[in-house]
Amino acid sequence: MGLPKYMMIRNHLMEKIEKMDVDTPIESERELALKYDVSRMTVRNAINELVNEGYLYRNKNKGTFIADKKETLNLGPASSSFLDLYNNEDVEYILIYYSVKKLPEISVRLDLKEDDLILRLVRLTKENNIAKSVDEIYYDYSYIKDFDVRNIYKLMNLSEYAKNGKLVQKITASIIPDKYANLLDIGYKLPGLLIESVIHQKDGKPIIYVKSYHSNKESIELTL
Amino acid sequence: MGLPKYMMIRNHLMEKIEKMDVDTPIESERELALKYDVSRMTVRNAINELVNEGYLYRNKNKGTFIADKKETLNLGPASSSFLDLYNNEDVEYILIYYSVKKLPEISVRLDLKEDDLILRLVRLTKENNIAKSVDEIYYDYSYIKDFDVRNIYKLMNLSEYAKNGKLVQKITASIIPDKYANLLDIGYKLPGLLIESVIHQKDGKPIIYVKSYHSNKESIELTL
DNA sequence: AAGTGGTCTAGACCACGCA
DNA sequence: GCGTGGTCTAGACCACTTC
Repeated sequence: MGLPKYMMIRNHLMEKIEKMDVDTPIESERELALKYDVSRMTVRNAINELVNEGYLYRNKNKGTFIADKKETLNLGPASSSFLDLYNNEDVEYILIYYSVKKLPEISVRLDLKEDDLILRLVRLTKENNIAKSVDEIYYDYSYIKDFDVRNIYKLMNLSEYAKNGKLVQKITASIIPDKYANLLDIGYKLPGLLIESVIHQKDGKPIIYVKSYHSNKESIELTL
Repeated sequence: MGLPKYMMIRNHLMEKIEKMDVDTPIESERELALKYDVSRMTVRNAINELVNEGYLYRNKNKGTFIADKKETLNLGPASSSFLDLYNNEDVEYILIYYSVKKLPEISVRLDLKEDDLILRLVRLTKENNIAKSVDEIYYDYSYIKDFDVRNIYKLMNLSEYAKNGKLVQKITASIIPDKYANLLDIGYKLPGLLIESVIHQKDGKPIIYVKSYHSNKESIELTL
């Protein structure tokens, strides 16, 4: 079975609005309902999603307009962390690089000795085929003794570890490193969010350290 | 004119669910529709708001349940410091500028008409005599009819408003505007965090919009 | 089989903005 | 006076879970 109607409309709208300028109006709800041959409520459902995600904003009695922030990550209750917080099915992780070696500057974060081995993964995270972040993931190598190159894709999925332990995250602004700018499809020397995360076991031992560079098309939203 | 029906239902639900335990189900949408004598779609509207705000979560074919809000409330002190939510004695606010005028680009945020008056305060926030952030604070002027210049310092304290309502924050990276660089005692063109906040009344009406530029000596820490 | 949330319809009236 | 989004109705069918 295919997507529900409102999702298809949502996606059609998304393609359009990406090409449009900020503050220009989209077609009215009634026009869209006619165009797609659905009821107005279905159009509203589609638009509601885009409004909640920050792509559009409504202006009563006037219309619906392109928002100035193209990307908004909604840190709702469902997503317990900034890691893997994309609700969408269309999230894709692309392995850029990996190695196993000593990384003294990282071992501090993982409460290891300088001589301990660390597995380093660098992945590109895409959602709906749009580059969202580059994530450097550092594992305590002894924690994954049975490591196997063929299983490396399993290691890119952090949500299970985060679910079963404690997560501490630090958010700072940072100029995106040049080496990642191309991957993120942005220019050089632009600001972005650097989210550093440490995933601990329940006993408190840190296992994974993540440095995640988010392009500034993104933002994080909290509701308190 | 009173609140719309779905808002009243939303508020009724809110009162109830605050007393309920996490993961317990609320009444079904059909039951609530009967109870409040409205259509099911109206109930869904009310529930949708609470789901989007993180108070409830839906479970298909099962029901709607109380969410665990603690995760998103469990923010570190740094993130809330600019909202005066924590009691550091050594926080100091310095008024840089204020005006009352029409600000069309802000009125959208406060759900006001373009012609409505807005009070704009710009303050420098220091902690332990170190500049932390420059905050642009926008008030719906009609909300503070009894405004008096002599009371302007009271308006710089946002904690009471935030405590009594809902707070939505959006975090992005931004180059700190040159006009604020000197105040923050940093160089030009450096990245920092831009935290946009909207403080709502309990009924959902937005009252205050804040743009807060944090020098990158700051960071936000979360424990989940 | 009964109940749930997810989606959808084809209308309706309202308050407001604008020309 | 017309178009807009905001709200609302009274149904409907679906896929799924639970009993």
